[in-house]
Amino acid sequence: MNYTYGNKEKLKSKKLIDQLFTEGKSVSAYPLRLVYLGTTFNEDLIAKTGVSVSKRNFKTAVDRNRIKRLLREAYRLNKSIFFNNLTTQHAFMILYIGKDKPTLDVVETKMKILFEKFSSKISEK
RNA sequence: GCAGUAAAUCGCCUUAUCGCUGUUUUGGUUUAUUCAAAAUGGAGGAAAGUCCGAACACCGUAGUGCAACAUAGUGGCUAAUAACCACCAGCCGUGAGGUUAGGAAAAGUGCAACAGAAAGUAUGUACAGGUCAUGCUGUAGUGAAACCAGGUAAACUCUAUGUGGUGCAAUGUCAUGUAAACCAACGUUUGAGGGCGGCACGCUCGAUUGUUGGAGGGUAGGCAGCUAAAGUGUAUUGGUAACAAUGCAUGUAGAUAAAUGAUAAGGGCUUUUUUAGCAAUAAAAAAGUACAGAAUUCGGCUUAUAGAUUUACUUAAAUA
Repeated sequence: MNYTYGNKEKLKSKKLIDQLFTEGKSVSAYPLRLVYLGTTFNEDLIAKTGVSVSKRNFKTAVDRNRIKRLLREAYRLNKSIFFNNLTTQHAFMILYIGKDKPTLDVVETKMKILFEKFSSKISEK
């Protein structure tokens, strides 16, 4: 299975991010929130994903970096499960909206719940 | 020894699994590019605050005066500074040392607790003297000071010196687009209007123009800038020192919604408790292991910081 999370899979385009936040929909499983948008891009990928932590809740850069790394790690290890049924291209942004520093265990379980919610919402349509 | 002063240094380590990113090489596909493999590099003493000073870049006629701001003992050092070093002076400490907002009070203005009638365009009381008359004069009393001066410039002020502005989201370039494009209105050669972002003088552009509005396009994509740095380490020489010169060695992050990690196991270190022991110490358990993340680059300053180490020095009182 593929556990990589390379440069191409990261959401980097400022335009796309702006579009994501203005037009995208969201689901949440506290302390996580997922903003998603069906879109298309040139590369042969299912998803482009970014992570973000509010500066308001975590003042020092060290804490924010730590949480973002945990989010990326959880995404990297579990993404193959998430996208089994997904066929169209999507852009994702995972936000951490909690106020306490998490552990990897918590982040992983919450992220699984989060993507289950997401896929059920997608399949409703 | 305890206690204290100053300076300097370090600021977790190892292994395994799975990952991120720069560079180089090889291979495949190729205009570019992209993919795979291998090798190798990948956060700090403060990377932080952005408080000073520079490099570098652009704007600019950056010239004079005013304003504004900054600095303020003497000498030195430096690319430069308000930093740094040495010395003098004041103050604090028993001392090692620390600290200073250390130019000017007869240019002017302001300010001053308590006491006191009054601290200044003042004059009460008592006594004495004097006058045509009057706080006109003296003494007593309050106070550091009673009209004569003095203090205060982390009060205005004055003096001397210095300062053009904006900051790598600078700036250049490639791609896209293409445009000094188009439409309308207004203005003007005894010159409309604009630029020099504090003000004035002054300078300067000015019909292939200026302003306003419309419509339309663009709006942080790539590359360069970007990391060889007034670099780092070390030795010698000169200097009280900051620092300088010379020799030798070394080549050390470049991300951009922003890499430098995640998890597990083990080991250090510190503290506490328990057990054994006269003690040094040993064993076990638990807890802790800080502050904090490069963003153009340097030199300082300031602030945060668990814990550890080294060197030099001090000792009034109290204990041994």
